[in-house]
Amino acid sequence: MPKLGMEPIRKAALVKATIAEIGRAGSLDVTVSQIARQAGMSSALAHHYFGGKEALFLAAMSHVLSLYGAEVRGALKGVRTPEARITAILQASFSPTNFRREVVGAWLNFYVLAQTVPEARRLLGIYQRRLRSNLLVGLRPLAGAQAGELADGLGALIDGLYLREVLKDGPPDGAAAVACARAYLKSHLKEPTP
Amino acid sequence: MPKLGMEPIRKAALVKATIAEIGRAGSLDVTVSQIARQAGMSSALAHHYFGGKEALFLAAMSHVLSLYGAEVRGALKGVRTPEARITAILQASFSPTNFRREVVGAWLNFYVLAQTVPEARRLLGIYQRRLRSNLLVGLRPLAGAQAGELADGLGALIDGLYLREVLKDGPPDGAAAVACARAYLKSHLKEPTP
DNA sequence: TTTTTTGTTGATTGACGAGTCAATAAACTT
DNA sequence: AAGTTTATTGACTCGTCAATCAACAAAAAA
Repeated sequence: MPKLGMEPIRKAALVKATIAEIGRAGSLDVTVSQIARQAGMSSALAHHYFGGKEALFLAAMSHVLSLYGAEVRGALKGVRTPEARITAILQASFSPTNFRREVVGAWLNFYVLAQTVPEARRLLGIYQRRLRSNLLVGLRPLAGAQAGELADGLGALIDGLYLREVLKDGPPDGAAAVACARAYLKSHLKEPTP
Repeated sequence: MPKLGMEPIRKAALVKATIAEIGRAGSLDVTVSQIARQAGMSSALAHHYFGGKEALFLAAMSHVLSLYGAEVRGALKGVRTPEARITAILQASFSPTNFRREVVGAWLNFYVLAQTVPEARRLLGIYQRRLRSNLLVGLRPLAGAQAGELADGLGALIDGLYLREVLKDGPPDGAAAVACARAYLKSHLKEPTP
């Protein structure tokens, strides 16, 4: 039975299963056994490859982050104008992918974890800086010296809109969030703050 | 020992202790015993008065919400102009009170809970609607028909700014958040969207 | 004064879960 | 063929915790 080179396959399956289980439970209150079963292996194997629950969680968070990063990168392909760049980032951020139960669960619990687990906070910092930097590339040609503050505000607005879309009753509406963020941009660009 | 009329006192102590313990742990991963000890009683008594862990959590969340509500109401006292009203709401939302560890912990876990616990989602809806309504009173004289959308955006921005202040390294800076939210307002008011 | 209501706890139950370990087995090395 | 590395699990340990209960204490009602 034991085929060699299983490690990356098992790890990937465990990460996927972890995200799925967090999404199902809506919290980090999931057992290693549940995760392992979902991934089709014994809990001992999960411990063998990850060493503990927290490492598994962090790997899962990291994965969610990298999926998001890939989505943004994809949306940025072939974009030429600064405005289109911002819009692409917004659309990627509010795409249906990110409204899936598992992804939502991962993000919300990510925030909770970031309070106390340094590695989680580090990952979150990477996400925030990357978003900021991506926005800045588009904003600088449009807003010049104000680009920095604008990017901070827009970043926060994105997080806030996501939170609200995700926790409201009824299905989330990504388009509305995009529209709101674009309105923010537009009105801030109309008049270059002196 | 048993003095009568203890129920409200004990309940209040338990709610306070619950918030403190959630803040300490940064998560809902706190035991009833920890909470009860912090409140100076046996865990059995906590069960006696609240019937279970979840009810305790919800009571704690509810309490955090009502403290915030009271703070906003207080800040609104004596405010006359629409602009001052918005500013007051922002200052109350980003006051040092709300940056205390316990309050932060309560809010972040509140979001997590709102995914799956209907009562938590209900409470969150109340908060969001109350904030929106408070903002609207100030926005309508300033923005007329656009007040609704403005309030939605501003509400999301407040949540997002809070999230970022709270999860960044270093001490949170309420003033910066207030400034950012006011900039949002100002630029949206400069030109009445057609 | 007896009874009832209210407050209170220690001890217990019953369940569950993280992490460890010894053992098994296939593949690869020498 | 013997030894080593990699994969894999069932069984076990040790701890924890929510919830229950019987029992005790004091005040209020009867």
